[in-house]
Formats: sequence, C-alpha cells, structure tokens
Amino acid sequence: MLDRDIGLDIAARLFWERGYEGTSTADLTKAMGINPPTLYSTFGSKEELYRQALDFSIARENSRRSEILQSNLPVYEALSLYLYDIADGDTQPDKPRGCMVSTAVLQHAEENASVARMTAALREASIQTLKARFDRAVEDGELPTATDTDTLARFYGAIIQGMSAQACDGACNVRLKRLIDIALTAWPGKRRPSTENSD
Amino acid sequence: MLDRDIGLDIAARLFWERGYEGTSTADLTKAMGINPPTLYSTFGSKEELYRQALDFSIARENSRRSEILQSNLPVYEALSLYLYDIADGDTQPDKPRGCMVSTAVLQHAEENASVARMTAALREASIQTLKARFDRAVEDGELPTATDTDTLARFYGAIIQGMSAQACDGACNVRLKRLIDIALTAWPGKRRPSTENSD
DNA sequence: CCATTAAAATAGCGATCCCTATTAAAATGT
DNA sequence: ACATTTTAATAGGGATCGCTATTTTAATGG
Repeated sequence: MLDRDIGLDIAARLFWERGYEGTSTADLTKAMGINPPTLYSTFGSKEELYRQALDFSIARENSRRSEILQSNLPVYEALSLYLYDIADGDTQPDKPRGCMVSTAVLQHAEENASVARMTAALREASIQTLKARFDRAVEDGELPTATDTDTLARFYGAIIQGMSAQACDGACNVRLKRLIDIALTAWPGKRRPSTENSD
Repeated sequence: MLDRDIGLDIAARLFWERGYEGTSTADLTKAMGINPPTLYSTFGSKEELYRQALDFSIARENSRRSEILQSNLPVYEALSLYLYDIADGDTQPDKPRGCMVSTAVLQHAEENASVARMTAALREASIQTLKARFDRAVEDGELPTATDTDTLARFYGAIIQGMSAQACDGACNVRLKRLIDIALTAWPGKRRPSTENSD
C-alpha cells in the first residue's frame, strides 16, 4: 500500500496540470503505482480524491500565505508580498502552470456540477480571506472607513485568477509581477507612478 | 441537413457552457438534431467544430467591440466601454456565464494540447489588440511616451479573465462593473477616488 | 504447519468516448 | 416511371470512462 500523503501529492499534481475532467482514474492509479481497487478503498471515488487532494495542497500553501497576510506588516505591504507569492506559485519550475484552484473547473459537464461548486467555494473563501484582512485594515485606520472592501477583495481576486490564466498560457514570473505592480497602483490612496517602461 | 451557422451557434453555446472536454459529440449531435455522420461530414471533427464555433462567435462579438475600441473616443473612455461590454457579455441572461475564450481550456488532458494552444492564441491576440490601441494612444499623446503598453494590456487582460472566472462562479453584472471601476483607477495618470462604498 | 485474515492484482462490468462503414430514405435526371 | 446520385439514419468499432466482483498473493495467529 502507498503512503496516503504521497498519493495525494501525486494526485494533486495530475489534477493541477490536467484539470478534473482531463484526468482519468487510469492516469491516477498509474502515476501512484497502485491498482484501481486501492484507489477506491483509500480515497472513495475520483471526486472524493479530488477534494482531498485540494485540501491537502491548500493546507500546505495556506500556512505560508496566511502568515504573510495576517502578519503585522502594513496591509499594502502584506498584500504585495501575498500577490508576489502567488505569482511565484503560478510559475514554479517542474510544476504545472497556474494555480490549482483559481482557474479550475470553470466550465464543466453537467455531471460534474458538484465538483465545480467545490472549487467555486474555495475561490470565494479565498476572496473572503482577503476581505477580512482589508476590513481589519479599516479598523486599524489603514484604510478609509467607507472603503468597499468587498469589491477591493474581488478586484485582487480577479488579478489572482488572471495571473493563473496567463501562467497557464506560458507567462513567466517577471511578467506576472509587472502586472501586480499595476494592480497595486489601484490601491486606495496610492499615488500612481505613470506606468512606464524600465528599459 | 441543418443550416451551417445555426449548427455553429448551437455548438458554440454547448462548448461555452461545458468547455471542450465537458462537451461530447453525442451532446452536440443531439442539440443540433443531426446524426453523427452529418457532424463529421459538415465540420470534420470535434476539434475542427470547436475551432469553427470559436471563430463564428468571435466574429459576431468583434464587430461591436472593435468598434468601441477603435472609435475616436479618448482611449480611457474606449477602454471603459470595452470592459463594460465584456462584463455584460459575461452575465447575459439565458446564456452561459463568463467568456467562451477568456477562461477556456486552461487545464487539459495531454491529447487536447492543440486545442489549448488554440484558445491561448486567441487570448494573446485579444491582448495584442488592447496593446495596439494603447500604442496608438501613446502616439496621439494620450499616454506618456514611455508607457509600458504591453504590461498595461496584460493587466486589463487579467481583469477580463478574472471577470470571466467570477461570472462562471455566479457574479452578477453590477459586481463585475464595480471591479472594473477599481481596475480603471490603475490607468496611468488617473486620480484615484479612494474606493468607497456608495451605500 | 495449517487456517484465517488482510492485502494486492487481475479481469471485466455497463456506459460512454470519438468516429465511420454500411444501410435506408429521399431527391434528382431523363 | 425508373435508374442514379445525394442525403440521412442505423449500427457499431475500438478505445476508454469510473468503478467493482473475484481471484490471487501475502501476512498473521495458534
């Protein structure tokens, strides 16, 4: 029998690269080096395995990223580092491009609607985490009282999703970070350096 | 035999909703009311049909959107209307959510790599169209000479992709437009109204 | 050492995938 | 009206889908 965490790591990587519908149970068992019955006795079903692989991967990333976001840094600095960290995650060498969650299962066959709801809920949770940090910034006087933190969180959520999409299409680390730098000029009260070429 | 354009319209809608991998040829023939051999004699293959359905749909949208973008309006106004039009397209009633191209085939099985390259090329073309408009704005003195128009185009491209993703997750028209309004405050030289709630 | 439990591998279920050879129906020409 | 061409429908091929019953192998207990 295989180690459960190793299996989840292998599954996560396959789902990450090929998506839920693009990954077959044959792909999964082959990559894990197990037989089909082992997959089903260990993880329940393909959908359950996907859920567990997502949880497993998110748990790993979240410790570092929530540390950045919930640190005592000024909210603007924390957001910057958070976005840079995501850009790095989208473009790791020897890893699939983009984010495993941000752009997963957006289109899908009817039979996979519950899987799509799952990833959508994860994306919403990620936006709510951003919003909560922004709300704290308002309380701390770092942002104007009447700031629309919900829209602000959805704006940076859109940036995160856009970065994932562009990373899937081949965009490199540096290109994503240039994009982040523009997104950060939309921060409330920030003065804009007029977006010029450096070369 | 069915009318070719009607067939493409039906196919486009199915692919739009379910994605390439989530749409089967049985779905397509059933929705068009034809038999499998007719599909293959008319459109060649599933992949060819997808390509033709994309071209067909893009041709329809592009006339209006490139009119907006290439009009004599100031570039900032043109961009605003362009983005609003996309937000509307992402949230049409009785149509699938999101954009048929912006977030299509980001993850995929190996066997569908050529389909993914196709949609990636369409996204890149869309970004280059934006960049070309921004370059013209630089020539016309609407933007500083040293503006990094490439990054600026990729930034608004990311917004477009993020909007599509959030529309797939259920975001409404108004929510997307609030998001656009923030994105527009990142426009070079724009003064930022500090992003407050209107209610 | 044998009986019993637990683990792994094989084999294959019914359904569906994309696509096509073959048959049936309809349209056309003289 | 009949032969010919064109179009549509059926049937199904070979492969794969997610998943499981069954068999084989291995580990454990007395």
